[in-house]
Amino acid sequence: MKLEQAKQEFIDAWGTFGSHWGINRTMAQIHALLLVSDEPISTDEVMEKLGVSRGNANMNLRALIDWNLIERKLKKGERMEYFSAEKDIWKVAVRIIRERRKKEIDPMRQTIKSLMDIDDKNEKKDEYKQFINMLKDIDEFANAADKITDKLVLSDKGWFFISLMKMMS
Amino acid sequence: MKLEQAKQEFIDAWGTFGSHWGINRTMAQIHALLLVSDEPISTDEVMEKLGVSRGNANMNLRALIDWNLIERKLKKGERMEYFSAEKDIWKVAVRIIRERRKKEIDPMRQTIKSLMDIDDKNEKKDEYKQFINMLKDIDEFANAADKITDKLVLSDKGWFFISLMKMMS
DNA sequence: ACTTTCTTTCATTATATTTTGAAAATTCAG
DNA sequence: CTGAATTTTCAAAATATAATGAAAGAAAGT
Repeated sequence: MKLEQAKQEFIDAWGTFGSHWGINRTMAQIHALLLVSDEPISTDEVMEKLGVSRGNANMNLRALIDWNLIERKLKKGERMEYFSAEKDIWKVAVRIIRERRKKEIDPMRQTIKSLMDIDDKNEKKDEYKQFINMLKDIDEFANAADKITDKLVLSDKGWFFISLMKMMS
Repeated sequence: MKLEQAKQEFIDAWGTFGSHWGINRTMAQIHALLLVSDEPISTDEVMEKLGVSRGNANMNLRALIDWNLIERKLKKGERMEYFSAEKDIWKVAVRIIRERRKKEIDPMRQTIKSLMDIDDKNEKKDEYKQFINMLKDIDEFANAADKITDKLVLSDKGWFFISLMKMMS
């Protein structure tokens, strides 16, 4: 396989994975394109290389900036905006995990918490206990997931792998 | 809040979370309904309580069985099938994580691996090296994720939490 | 202030996913 | 084997999500 071909396949594959991660196909493809590009890239180049519309390119570039996965780069003497991706995969992963936690774990914990406020003296004890215990277990698990991602988000790569080793031993 | 109301909200909330986890709304709602039900439930009851069609109920019950989150229960003397959910939240989480790994991590690792087979002597060394290094980093991270979920899947709850504490210390 | 260049917005269109429901298949009893 | 009960399938309809592109908005030079 040739390098350029491999890069193209990487872009396609990253797009497909993205959709399994709550990231839409185009957003993930733009991200991949920037990951494999040495030089910063303009909106027009994104449109051309991926065959998407200006609106689509713009919206997803903006979303990638919100996720802190890419940043604007200005070239002196030019008005057009260019974009480049964070290349450190550890940082990339951490940032994706952080965004996913926002969407997946945080709202769940909040809802579970509010549901535990049951004030119903007439209910049968067993049914009540069982339900509350389930909510507690869910919260306990979510809490553990939170702690792990916190550790991940706050630590640097080397540190995390050491911790992982410790855990595995 | 009354218990029944809380259960209903739990079902709705679980449905919403599900969609952030690659589980469709109805599948997650059926799962939640079974989680909060003491007695096994039939397809007809699912249809009635959630207001969904027979086809939908059937397909998602089947999917939940595939995920090993619910199981068929036969009542003696009856032909109709009933279903009940695994109630241990630890097991539930482990099974969901296992399925998600199948969809999210495994295919990625396979693709990344195949892309590393670049055979192109004419390419500039730097560009080539940079791309291969990125693929390696992705694979390294995916490998760590794999190891963690393996540990999770194979361990029991108490064990995992002890390991977690060790890691956090 | 005018013009050009580039960016952003958003109503419309297109695509992808989920749901429906009736028909087909299966299962079991007599 | 026949018929009733139940489950499964799947083409068509409904819904949800993403993409388009033209128009509006901003920014910068003249």
